[in-house]
Amino acid sequence: MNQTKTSYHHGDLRSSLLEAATQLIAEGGVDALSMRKLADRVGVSRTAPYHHFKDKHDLLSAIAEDGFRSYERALREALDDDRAKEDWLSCFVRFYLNFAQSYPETYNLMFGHDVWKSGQPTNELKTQAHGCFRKHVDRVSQWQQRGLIGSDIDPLRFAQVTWSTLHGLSRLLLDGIYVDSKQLDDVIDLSIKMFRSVGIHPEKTG
Amino acid sequence: MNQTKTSYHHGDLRSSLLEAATQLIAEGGVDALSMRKLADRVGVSRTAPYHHFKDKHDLLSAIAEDGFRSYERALREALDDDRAKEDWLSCFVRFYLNFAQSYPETYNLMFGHDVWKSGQPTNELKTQAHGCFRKHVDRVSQWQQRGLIGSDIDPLRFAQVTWSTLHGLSRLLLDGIYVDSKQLDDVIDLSIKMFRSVGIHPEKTG
DNA sequence: CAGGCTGGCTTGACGCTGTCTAGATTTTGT
DNA sequence: ACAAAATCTAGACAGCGTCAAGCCAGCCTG
Repeated sequence: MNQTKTSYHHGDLRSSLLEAATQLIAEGGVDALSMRKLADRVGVSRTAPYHHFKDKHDLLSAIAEDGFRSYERALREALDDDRAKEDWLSCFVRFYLNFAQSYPETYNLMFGHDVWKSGQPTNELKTQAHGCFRKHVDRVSQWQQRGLIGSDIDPLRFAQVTWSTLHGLSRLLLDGIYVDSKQLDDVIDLSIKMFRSVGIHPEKTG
Repeated sequence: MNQTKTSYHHGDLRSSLLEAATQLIAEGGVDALSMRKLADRVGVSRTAPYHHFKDKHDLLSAIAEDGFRSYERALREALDDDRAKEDWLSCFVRFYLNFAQSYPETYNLMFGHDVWKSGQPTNELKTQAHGCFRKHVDRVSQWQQRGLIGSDIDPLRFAQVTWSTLHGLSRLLLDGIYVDSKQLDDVIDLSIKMFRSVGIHPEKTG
């Protein structure tokens, strides 16, 4: 409605929808996004979006995809920083939590039930999401090769555990359960300490 | 509808609603629960539930509350087991993940956005949830007093980090992201190793 | 240039949702 | 016995996702 509509055909509806939807979600969470409101904001009829996205789930998946893309891009930038060369793990942890807190609604969507549940997640979404994780595993491997983590640790497992901790912490933080943002620095410190300590002093197995 | 309705007043509607709602959620997730279907299943009019619960959010919160109660009860039982005396941490970790996987929909609700977001969580819910966490902190403290964890670790921080890891792992597992149930045992092992290693071999601080 | 095909968009409709309002009915307290 | 409170019902409203049918514009072929 706010666009001066010149032609019957919009011309670039798909990306306009993605943009407006992302904005709506950023404003009021995923619940604030309805297909009808979205269409209205873009200045198009109720069912027009269905010619570009199979259904709402498909739209949300596409937005989550973008989330993974910008996550990876921002992470790469953060790791280019000078500090990252010296203290990779700390930088990563802080980046991750900062990302989750800076774009809470995007984060909710990326790892949320809305997009992963029921039926199956989109193939494109799975690709993007697993790409991010695979890169994380690769970075753990590199880190390990530099001797910063014990060689007896499986990089994949380490990657899974660290991601679990960060994801869980992000969720508790965003939902306001058990951990407050005022305590975040301390919790981060202990997490990092924990990540470091494992594999460095291997206790006797069994 | 399936109840032989004898009187105009149901008599025990509130608990009937909770029971039926819990069942509906267990069957098909929280999305499968609608106030109307619920009322119908209990054999009562659409708006009857609103005399016992302020709104849907209130109902869901009450169910989540019950979830926390049965979590704590089951945990107490599990920790009464003989093995728990020797290997507290391992038992707790395994119990937690087993609980999340056995009652996925309940777990989703307990720690889900549906119940914690927007406005505020119910006071009763907050009480129950924080009670569970406080007991976890207490157990960490006891565990620490027995010398099983370094005295330089803050029990609260340790509790927060462990819960983060377990919560994150549960979420990734339930949503099918990054960690598969076939890998669970290995991931659990590394998590426990990590929990143990921190605070036992404190590295130089600063 | 004519004609039709194809992709983009719209209108109408359906069934579902949460919940407000007003009224009916039953139980309870005096 | 009567009033008040608790409980339940019926009706209505606005909003939702999405299906089916039709309208419109531009491209491709003849």
